[in-house]
Amino acid sequence: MSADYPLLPDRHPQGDFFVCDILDAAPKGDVGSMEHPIFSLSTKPDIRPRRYEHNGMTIEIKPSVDGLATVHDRDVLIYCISALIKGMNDGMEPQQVIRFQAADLLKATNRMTTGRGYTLLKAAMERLAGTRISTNITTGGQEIFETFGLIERARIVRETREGRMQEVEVKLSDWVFNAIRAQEVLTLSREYFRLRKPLERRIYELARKHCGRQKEWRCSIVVLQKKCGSGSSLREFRRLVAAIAKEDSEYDHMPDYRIRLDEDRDQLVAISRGSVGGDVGATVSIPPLDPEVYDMARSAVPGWDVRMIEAEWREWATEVPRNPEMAFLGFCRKWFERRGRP
DNA sequence: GCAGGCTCGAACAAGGTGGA
DNA sequence: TCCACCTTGTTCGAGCCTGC
Repeated sequence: MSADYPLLPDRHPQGDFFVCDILDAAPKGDVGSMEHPIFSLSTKPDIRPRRYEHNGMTIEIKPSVDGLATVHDRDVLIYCISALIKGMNDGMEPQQVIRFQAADLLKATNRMTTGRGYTLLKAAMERLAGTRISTNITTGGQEIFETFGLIERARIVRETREGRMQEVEVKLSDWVFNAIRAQEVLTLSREYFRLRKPLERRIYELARKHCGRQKEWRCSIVVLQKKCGSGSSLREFRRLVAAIAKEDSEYDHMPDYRIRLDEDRDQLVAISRGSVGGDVGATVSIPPLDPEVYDMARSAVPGWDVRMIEAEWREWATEVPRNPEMAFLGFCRKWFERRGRP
C-alpha cells in the first residue's frame, strides 16, 4: 500500500466495470442511506446499537453479532442498485431478488478477486443481512415505520470446490427496493471505490447528497460528525476531517468535490469541481415522463443510460417545458451529437 | 480532587506484496 | 492461486498534564 497517494489503484482498468450486464451503468446509491449514518465507519466489528435523530426523523440501527454493516459493505448495495437501475433503463421491470457473479461485483467495486476477496464479500453480506433498521424515512412517497434489514437475505447459489462463490443471489429490503422504484438514487463517481478511508467515503456521500450541483456546501463539524455516525470524540473527529482536507488540498483525490476545512467557523466546505451531473428530483419539478418516451430516447442515445441523461436534463432545466417529452428527446439528441457512443 | 485536553499505543480489519 | 507477513487506517482507552 502506498503511503504517498491516497487513492487505491484502479485494479480493473480495462473497461470491465460493471461487467456482466451493467457494463455502461454508473454506480448509484440510494438517497436514504447516503443521507443518514446507517453504515459503520469502523473496521472493527461495531456491535453498538445507534440512534440518529434529525429534523423530527428517527433511525435506530441494530447490529447483529457480526457487527454493523460497514461503509465497505455498502459496495454490495451500490452494485445491486446500479444493476437494477440499468435494467430499468433497458425497459425491464425491477425485481427484488437479484443474481450476479461474485467476481463481477469484486471487479466493479475495485476489490481483490483473490480467495480472500470472496471471504470478505461473504462476511459483508452477513453484516448487511444482520443489520436491522427501524425508521420513519419516506421512500417512494411512502412513510415506513418498521424494522428491516439492509438486505433481506443473501444466498450463494453455486460455490466451487475451492470454497469460492460463483453466483450470488441477494434479496433487497423493501426500503431499498422502494427507493430504486421511485428513482431515489444518486449517481456516484466511479472513483468512489478507490477511496480507501471509510470517513472519506462518508464525506463524499454527504457532499454528493447535500451539495449536488451547487457551488459549495458547508456543514459544521458537530453536525457532520452526527451525519457521519463517527464514534470518535469531537476533537478526534475534527483531526480526521482536517487530515482528509489536507490530503485533498495536496492531491485533489476526492471525486466531484474539493474538501476544505474552514477552521474559523469550524465547518467542512465541499466545493463542486463541476463534474457532477444531476439526479432525479433536483431543481425544477418536471412531472414524470410518458414511459414510451424512454424507448425513443434509447434510440436517440444508443448505448447510454437514459435515466442518467434524464437526471442530467432535469438538473439542467431551469423551467418546466411545455412539452417535457419533446424537450427531453431534444436534449438526448444534442447529448449524442456532443458525446457520441459511450 | 476533579474535569478536560492531549498523546500514545493496542486491537482489529482491510489492503498490499512477495514467494511458493 | 494461495498464504503469510507487513502496512495502513479507525477507534478506543489508559495515562499524564494542566487549570480550577
